[in-house]
Amino acid sequence: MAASQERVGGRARADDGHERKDRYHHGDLRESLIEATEALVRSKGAEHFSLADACRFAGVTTAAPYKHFRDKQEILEIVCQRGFESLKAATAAAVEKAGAGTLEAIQSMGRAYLATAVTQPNLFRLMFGQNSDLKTAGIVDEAGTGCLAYLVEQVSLYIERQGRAEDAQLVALKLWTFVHGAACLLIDHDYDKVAPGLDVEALIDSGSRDILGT
Amino acid sequence: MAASQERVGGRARADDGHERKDRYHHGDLRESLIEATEALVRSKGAEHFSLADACRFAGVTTAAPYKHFRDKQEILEIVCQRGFESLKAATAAAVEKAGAGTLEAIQSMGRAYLATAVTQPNLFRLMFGQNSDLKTAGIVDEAGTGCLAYLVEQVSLYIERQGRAEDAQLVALKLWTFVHGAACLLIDHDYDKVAPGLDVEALIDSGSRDILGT
DNA sequence: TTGCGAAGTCAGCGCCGCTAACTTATGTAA
DNA sequence: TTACATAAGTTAGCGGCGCTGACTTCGCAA
Repeated sequence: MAASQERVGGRARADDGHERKDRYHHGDLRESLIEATEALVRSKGAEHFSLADACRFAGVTTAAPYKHFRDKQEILEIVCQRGFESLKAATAAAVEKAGAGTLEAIQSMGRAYLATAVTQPNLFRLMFGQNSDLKTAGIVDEAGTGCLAYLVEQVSLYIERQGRAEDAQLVALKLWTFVHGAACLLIDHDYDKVAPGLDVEALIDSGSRDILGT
Repeated sequence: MAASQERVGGRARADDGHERKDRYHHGDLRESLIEATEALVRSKGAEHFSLADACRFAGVTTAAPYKHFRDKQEILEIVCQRGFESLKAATAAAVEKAGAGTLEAIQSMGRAYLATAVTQPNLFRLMFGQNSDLKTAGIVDEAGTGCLAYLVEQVSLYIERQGRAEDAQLVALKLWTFVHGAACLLIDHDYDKVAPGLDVEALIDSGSRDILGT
């Protein structure tokens, strides 16, 4: 075994992050491929992702993935699922910190939503839209529903506490719609076409106030 | 020449819409391929579109497109460009009918925007997001900018005529953001996860009123 | 120790994007 | 009218990809 290489979690891994091929069995190829897929999707976008690339990254032949996954689609589904879980975790953390039902919690959630879109636009595109086959998959639908329902619930909670006459869920959906639209137009650079240098944060704050009626 | 076939625009065309291969030269392969691409993208989505399919549809070999287009990407760019031009034409028609600067014009534009998304979701996804390479192309950027700038201008026009203190462009951008978000969440079936059976029209009307302050 | 099953490899199929070299048809100029 | 230049097709083929079936290696449990 070369000195430039270490064992991590039972598998051989070289310093550059690529897997080494000195043992016949990999150790945890399934997880390695998922991680490689996520990394490649984030950096190149799902439309430029090839399973063969992930295999090269993991140091196995292109036939190996099929011992762990049905097809290419299944790996993308798992990455998508984790994206929703991660988004839910991020928003839940924001809510916990600010206190459920507070305005600060709602604003933090919005920022977390936008941050996900901005820092990982390719993952965000995978989760929302793009490939409609993905969203019909069971695990993706479940994780997505869990995540989005949480968002809407939390916003509804705040609005109910304000004791407004309006339907709380409707307001929550409008807020989500607005923030989502801003996230899409921002990462797709559509604002640049019409209003270069636009302060999107300010736009969102203003729109949110309109919808919340504050 | 078989009786079941007619010549349209100088090219041989069979009754089923597929091109016939009885003459060496096609007539207008360039246009045929663009139309085939648009039809296939609309029906199957850009991620399932193959140039080879378009070739089969047009009745030529897979090498033929390269006499007319740089690569597969260029055809998609043209389809995308036409999508923006079509959207602009639809909104312009709506404005013309209702009268520029009126509330009715703004509402019609919103409906036209949404109708494009709902009736041609795959084309809408091609135009907004998905493949970031497309939008950097010159012709797409130009058509997109022209279309979106028109939208924002028209909304701004209405708001200015209302004589409101608020920045007209900001309000226009908020309105666009909201309608765009609704269009995305609707065609990607994300509303279904959280609020099945939601009346999206009502949601948009309500949100628009919030933003316009009416 | 052995043998079975999980997890790899290898070889290969069909589809795709794209190219080089060749062929056919068409419009133009002598 | 004919000769030719060239636009617009075809054929053959390369490399990459997703995926499969048959084979091999290895770890674990009896």
